[in-house]
Amino acid sequence: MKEWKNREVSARRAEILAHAEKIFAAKGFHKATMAEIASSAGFATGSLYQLFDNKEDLFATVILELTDAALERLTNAVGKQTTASAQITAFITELFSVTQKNTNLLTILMRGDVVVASRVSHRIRLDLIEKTERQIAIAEDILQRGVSDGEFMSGINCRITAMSLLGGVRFFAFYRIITNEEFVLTQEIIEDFLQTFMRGIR
Amino acid sequence: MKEWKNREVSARRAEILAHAEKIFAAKGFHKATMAEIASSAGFATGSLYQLFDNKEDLFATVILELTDAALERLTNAVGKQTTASAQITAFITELFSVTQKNTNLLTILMRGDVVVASRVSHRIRLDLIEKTERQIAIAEDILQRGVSDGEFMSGINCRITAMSLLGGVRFFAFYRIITNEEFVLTQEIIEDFLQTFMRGIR
Amino acid sequence: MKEWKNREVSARRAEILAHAEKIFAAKGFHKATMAEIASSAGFATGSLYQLFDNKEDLFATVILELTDAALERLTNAVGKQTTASAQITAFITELFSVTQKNTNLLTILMRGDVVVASRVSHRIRLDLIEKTERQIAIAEDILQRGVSDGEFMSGINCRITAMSLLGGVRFFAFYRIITNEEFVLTQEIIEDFLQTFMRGIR
Amino acid sequence: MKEWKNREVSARRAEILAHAEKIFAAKGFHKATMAEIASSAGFATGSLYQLFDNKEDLFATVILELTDAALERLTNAVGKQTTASAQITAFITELFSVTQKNTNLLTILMRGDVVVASRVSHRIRLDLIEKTERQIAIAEDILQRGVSDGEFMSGINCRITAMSLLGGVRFFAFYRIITNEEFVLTQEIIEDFLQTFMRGIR
DNA sequence: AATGAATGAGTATTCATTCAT
DNA sequence: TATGAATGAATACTCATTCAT
Repeated sequence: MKEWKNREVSARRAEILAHAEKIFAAKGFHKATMAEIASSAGFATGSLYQLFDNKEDLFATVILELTDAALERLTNAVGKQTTASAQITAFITELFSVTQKNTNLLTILMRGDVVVASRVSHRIRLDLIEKTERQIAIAEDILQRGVSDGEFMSGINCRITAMSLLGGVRFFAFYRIITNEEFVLTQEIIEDFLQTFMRGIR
Repeated sequence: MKEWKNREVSARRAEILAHAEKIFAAKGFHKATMAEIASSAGFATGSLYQLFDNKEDLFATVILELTDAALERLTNAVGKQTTASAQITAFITELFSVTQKNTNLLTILMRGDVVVASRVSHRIRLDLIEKTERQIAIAEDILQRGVSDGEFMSGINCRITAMSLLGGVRFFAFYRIITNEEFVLTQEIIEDFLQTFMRGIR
Repeated sequence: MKEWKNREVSARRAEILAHAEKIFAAKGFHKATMAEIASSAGFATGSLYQLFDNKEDLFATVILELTDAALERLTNAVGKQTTASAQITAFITELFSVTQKNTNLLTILMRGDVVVASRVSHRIRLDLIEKTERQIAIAEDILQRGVSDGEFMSGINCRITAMSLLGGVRFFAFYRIITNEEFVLTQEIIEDFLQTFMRGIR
Repeated sequence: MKEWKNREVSARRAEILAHAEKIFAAKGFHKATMAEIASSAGFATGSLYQLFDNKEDLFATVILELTDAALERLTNAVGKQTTASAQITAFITELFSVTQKNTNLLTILMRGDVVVASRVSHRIRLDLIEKTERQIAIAEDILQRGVSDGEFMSGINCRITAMSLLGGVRFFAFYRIITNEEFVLTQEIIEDFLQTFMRGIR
């Protein structure tokens, strides 16, 4: 019985988070109302407060769970490869894939209301920094190993390169969002992107 | 007299925009109040409405003027060079410089409230797209010319490379902001960044 | 079995009332929540509604039972004495004692939310009037008998004197509550109080 | 011009306080709404917040101003007399008068919401204690002087007697409120009250 | 009988905008 | 033109009460 109830709660939670994600993405933190999120998820306003402390907590939870999932997917994708080349390719490919599929998250993050403080958004900000650091670290580690193994040029600044890679991929996601998803990411683009990083332009 | 009045108005306008920039950057669009901006600039609340239609208009104007100035600086920097290599170096160097000096603008943009619609923010968005497109175009043109001149590798996808470059630089700015400007951009980092793009990693 | 059930119900009721008393005294009617009272008493929220119609009913019951007990103690104390002097002394002494021991009740009453109407609080109010009248009546009766017996000065207005006495004692209780119980009622104070009433000040 | 504006603000303030007093007395702190007070005073809701920080501040101000006025009247009444007897009579007479005319204040105080803390109500509470202390002090001083002058019996506990007096008078006010003002305070009652204190009952 | 999750009505407060002076 | 007082719409959050289990 308890198990059933827990499943219920868990489903309720997921339901609310899914609807909150859509509405926060569509309207931003401020214009999204608790009443709208609740009714969209099929609950009364008060019910949201049984699972989340307040609006900011709900907002933070949406972001945290999505960034967690993204980071996990990246880690898994990289883990399936062995050589540094294959890993960096897998990393970038998966990063492109993740950003493509997480339009809501990206929109939420780009809308902001996240960067600056206040009790809860401070938590979001720290999480974003941490998740970003971990993404950088994944790429940096691969590059470092690639250099050790002789796969990559010695002398490259692994951290700077890792950050450049991340920034590049994120920019395509940003560009896609601001152009209302008119920009479509093809396999070809990903390959060209990889090639640029691999061979350089000169 | 008219001239004098215009100069007066113009000074008032600039004054207000400067204070609005700081406050929007510090608090974000929603938490910044018209009353605070007005008093900070030494005016009465109502006076803001003589120069700007409403809060969103003021916000949009702040962004537009800053992005205009940034674009102009980029164009100038590139114009002073002749070879594609020198131009792309100048472009990236200046882009780093601009993002370093425009912490307010970056913070405003990252806070968001910009990405999505409503009468005025639509205008902001269109401007952002246009300015981004023009930045891409500048880099793309340089690259294209570099390929034609034989300075750059033939076969590279100039547009994708231009976007990657832009994304890379912007990421360093993003990273600097979220880490509360603890991350400092050195000349060395810029050089490593350039090197990565020039030589590739392999 | 019925008897057992009744005992059960009765115990439950007393338990809830005791916890409600504490919480109402500590937080006042409005800030005390049914959930808090329930959990404090070890029940589920819904269970309170099996014994009390609603929050106001619970509140009223707390007050009524406490004022009943106080009145009973007063009556008993007076009944043990025979002369008017001894009775009025016993009355005042017991009244001081009752107010000392019923800090919760006094706090509840002083916090108010009691004086004015609405279905249930009307009931509380009527009860307060009645209990006050009966306290006045007890003192008045003693005084009257004292006058008849020649123990007390003829010509005194027994009702007014009774009310003055009650007011005096209640003020000490009020004073003790508002000063956070820093004011301590000693035997000496009680004696001085009695003396003032007995001999007058002139 | 400034003077005129100030007069305006002052009038506005007084207007709001007068209406707030009535409504707080009629409904209590919690059931009185800011919207009701504002519209009753002929203003928009937001206007209340230009003169008062919040609802509690408005509430506290109502109480403070009324208790201030009451204390001033008491001081004045006593100041007009010279002998201790005349002063104590004036004090009690004025105290009865003040409580008669301040039904709203008394109702507000009796409803409570005042006794216990929270940022602002703490301020109210401290004020109530102070005002009570000062009322006690006025009576105590008179009694003390009366004893020194030989007008009053030596050996009386002046402070306890002062408190008894205050409690007595306040009780009549309390009684009047709870009986819906059916109880009318006549000159005769006041005289009987005074007599009891002067001569004692024995 | 007991539970406690779900409900949704009710309200203080903020702040962009207006307009009389 | 400049002012800043007045406006009033808009919304998060609480908690008494209900009722399916």
